[in-house]
Amino acid sequence: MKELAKNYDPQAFEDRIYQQWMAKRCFHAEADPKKIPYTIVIPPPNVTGQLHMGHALDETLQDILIRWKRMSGYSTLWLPGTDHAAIATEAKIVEALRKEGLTKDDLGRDGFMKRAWAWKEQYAGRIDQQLMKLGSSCDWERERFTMDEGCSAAVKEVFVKYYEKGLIYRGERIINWCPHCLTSISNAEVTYEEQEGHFWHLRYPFADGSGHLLLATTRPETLLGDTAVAVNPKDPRYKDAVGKTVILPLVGREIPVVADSYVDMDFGTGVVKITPAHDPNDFMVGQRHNLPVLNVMTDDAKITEDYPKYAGMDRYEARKAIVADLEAGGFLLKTEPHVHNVGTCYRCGTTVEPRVSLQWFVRMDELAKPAIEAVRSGDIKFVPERFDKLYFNWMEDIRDWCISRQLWWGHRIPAFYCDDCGELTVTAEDSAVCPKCGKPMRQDPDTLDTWFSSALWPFSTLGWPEKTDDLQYFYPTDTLVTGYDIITFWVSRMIVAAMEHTEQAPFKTVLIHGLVRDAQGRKMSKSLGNGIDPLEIIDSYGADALRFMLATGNSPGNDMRFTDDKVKAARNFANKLWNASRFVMMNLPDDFVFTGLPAELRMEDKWIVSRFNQLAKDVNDNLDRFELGVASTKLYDFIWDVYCDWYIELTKPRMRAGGQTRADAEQVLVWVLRGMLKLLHPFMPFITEEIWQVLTDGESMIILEDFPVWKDELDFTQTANDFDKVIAAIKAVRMSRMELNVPNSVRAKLYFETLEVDLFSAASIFFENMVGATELEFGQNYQFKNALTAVTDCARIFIPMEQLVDREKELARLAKEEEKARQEIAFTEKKLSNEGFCAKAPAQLIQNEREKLAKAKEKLAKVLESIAAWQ
RNA sequence: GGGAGCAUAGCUCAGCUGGGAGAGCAUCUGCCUUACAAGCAGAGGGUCACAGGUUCGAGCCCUGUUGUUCCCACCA
Repeated sequence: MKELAKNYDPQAFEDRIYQQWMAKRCFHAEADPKKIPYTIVIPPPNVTGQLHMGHALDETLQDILIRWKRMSGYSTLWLPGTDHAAIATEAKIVEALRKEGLTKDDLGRDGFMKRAWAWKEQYAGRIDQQLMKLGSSCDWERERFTMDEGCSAAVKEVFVKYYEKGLIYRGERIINWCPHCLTSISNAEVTYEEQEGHFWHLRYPFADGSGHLLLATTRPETLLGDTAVAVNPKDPRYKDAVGKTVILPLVGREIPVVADSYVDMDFGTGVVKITPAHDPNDFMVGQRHNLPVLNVMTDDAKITEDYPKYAGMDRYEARKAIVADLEAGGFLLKTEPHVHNVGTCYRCGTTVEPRVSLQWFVRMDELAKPAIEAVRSGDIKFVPERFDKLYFNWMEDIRDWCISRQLWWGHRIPAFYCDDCGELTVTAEDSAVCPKCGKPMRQDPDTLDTWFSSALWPFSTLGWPEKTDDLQYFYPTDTLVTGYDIITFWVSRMIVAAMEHTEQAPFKTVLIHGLVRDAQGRKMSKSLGNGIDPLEIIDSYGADALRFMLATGNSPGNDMRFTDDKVKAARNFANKLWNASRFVMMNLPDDFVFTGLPAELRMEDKWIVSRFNQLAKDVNDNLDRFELGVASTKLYDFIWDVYCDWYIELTKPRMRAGGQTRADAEQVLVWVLRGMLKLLHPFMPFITEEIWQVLTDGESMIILEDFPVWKDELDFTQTANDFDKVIAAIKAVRMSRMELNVPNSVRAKLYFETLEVDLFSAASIFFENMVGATELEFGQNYQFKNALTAVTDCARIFIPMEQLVDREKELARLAKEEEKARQEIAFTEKKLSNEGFCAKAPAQLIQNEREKLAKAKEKLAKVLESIAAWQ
């Protein structure tokens, strides 16, 4: 048999193991009619940058589920993500071009796209490498899609369908415009942050000279585009003003005073200037009153040529200039500081400029209804459940979705205009000819919001709208793993699209995880520079350690902090498993053949087998409920405490003894080890694969093994519980010796007072090897002076070692034990004497309490006897 | 303004449908016991934020309070 290397070194085998999986096409998904499909959808790694911790978490969680399902006999497939960072991608490409002294226009649209693809390719390789290092079981070869032809067809199909049903419209709306990215962005892409600003109190004189209106604004530069002043129709102060006109300061334009209920009478002076082109609320007021819309800014937020005095100034310069002019003209009454929320672009942080422009929208209210119903009816479940509230909040208050982006990198909108006759055609055909006049048409220059195509992911990647075999077999998918920050962006839109185009929910479960934060609890971000590269962690601790850390010690939906210590703990665990496996293997004879559990199991064998059986059941149950963290903790505890600290130690005397008992121990050691490796494989794929292959002499791969499940014939609960008494006794003896500082080298005879003579005599070998017993004797009413006493609830054990025992210490220790026992009795008696408890608690519980009380009383009696013996 | 989460050992967090509070790290005490010092055997350490309520019984359920984080909306 081969041997494991002396030291656990993940670098030594992780790459090799991954190559083996790839070579054997272990990740290859097949539509197999004999199997149940299990499909998982995960959010995309951002192809433009590097994999960050959030992606690592996505990958790890989904990969655990996939490996578990695959080993459990499912045909599994995952649908990897698209490049969802279209705006950022374009910005980076433009930046790269700028360094070469080029602009988008120099390359032209085709040249730009070509360039972008080349640029992306170089990063795609890196992402592959990163995912590979993580052990991701994605079948990249089969699943690599980003913006290829197949998905483009789906996008066009959907756009045209929506359009024909009247669900897509083109219209002038106020949208969020990012002057830096030079594109519109959707509501969801705007983040609000508090900024300190000012309130400028202005005076707008009436045109007829009968005084003036006072109002306040935070954005004086938009005054250029004012087309009205509004008051509340119920406001008595301004009853007479409505219908009059005021003169717009600096501009001199005469604008009307209108009455609109939008105005809050109690806020400020109750007068609002209306700038339909630069404020969403003003825009709505403007529509109600048929006010003209005057755009005063260019794409990059500079004042237009229409206002020569300020033309070319950016919005902040213009603000200064206009305030100065207002003051000079006597229109400025006062300035006061004011903190207000300002919308910023979530990609670049630039303050967005509300702006009127012609954009494409999806009408969401009707589309949202089936999507809401899909979650309400339980067809789709969020884990944890509470996130359905976030979903409902968003969906029930849904607004029309602005889907056009002024970018080149993306799916082009399949709308064509005829310059000749003005006809608009929406069609999936590429070179459309005007249906009216037969002239060639010009395609809309805009592209689609990246989430528009991402929304189709669960089925477009399977070949939809073609009725492919894959679609038939793998759709609808089972599980989506993603962070809660992406529910509104992506999850909701996937559900909407699926309900509309496939008439069924795209997945059954949405497993929501939290964000990975840094050690101080801050969000990892580029600007803070506190992001941690998963690859660096993998290089120092191994992918298994990182994966295990990400899966352990947190629960669905909750944020987690990333600390080195946690990874170290996971690495130590891997090391422990490595060494335990090494120990088992180095003790196996050269001609060892694994034959399975021996026919005759000793009690400690039954104990470990039974405990393992329970573990297999628990892990499956937990994974079924998406409690990955709980499952991994149980594996950790079993492997470390039960297998390594107890069972291996228990087998050492048998290994020394040789013969049949040794041969049996070898089989059980290996049987449990194999089972543990399989259970752990989804969490720590590399180390389990490496150990497995050495253990089986490279004859099989663990990734192809069956996942352990509960088996009735392995259930020895009774024997296992009995053996726990032995463990308790060993611990009690250890504790006594420990507290009195008896050196390990001092050995002594143990005298047992117990009803479980058979049990303990069968276990004598363990007392001899683990707590320095020379031999065991059983009897009643021992009268030792100066002996250590270890007491459990079913045995009193004397350890006579007069010369070593400190009477005071031992008495103090016994007093502590007495106190404990008395507390236990008091507590239990109180409970049992409670009439309500006895009347209403479940019978089993009452029975348990009675047994507990009896045991505690027994123990107290034994402790008291021991104390008496010292008097 | 609307909604949600969190508050448990010194630190980071588990604790499933209510039945005597757990882990890792840190601290302290012994151990190189031939797989592992990245280890072994032990110990100490908690009014489960606060105040009420429901219940025989509450870390868990209900109400309120405080602190904190986040999401959504946004008043010029």
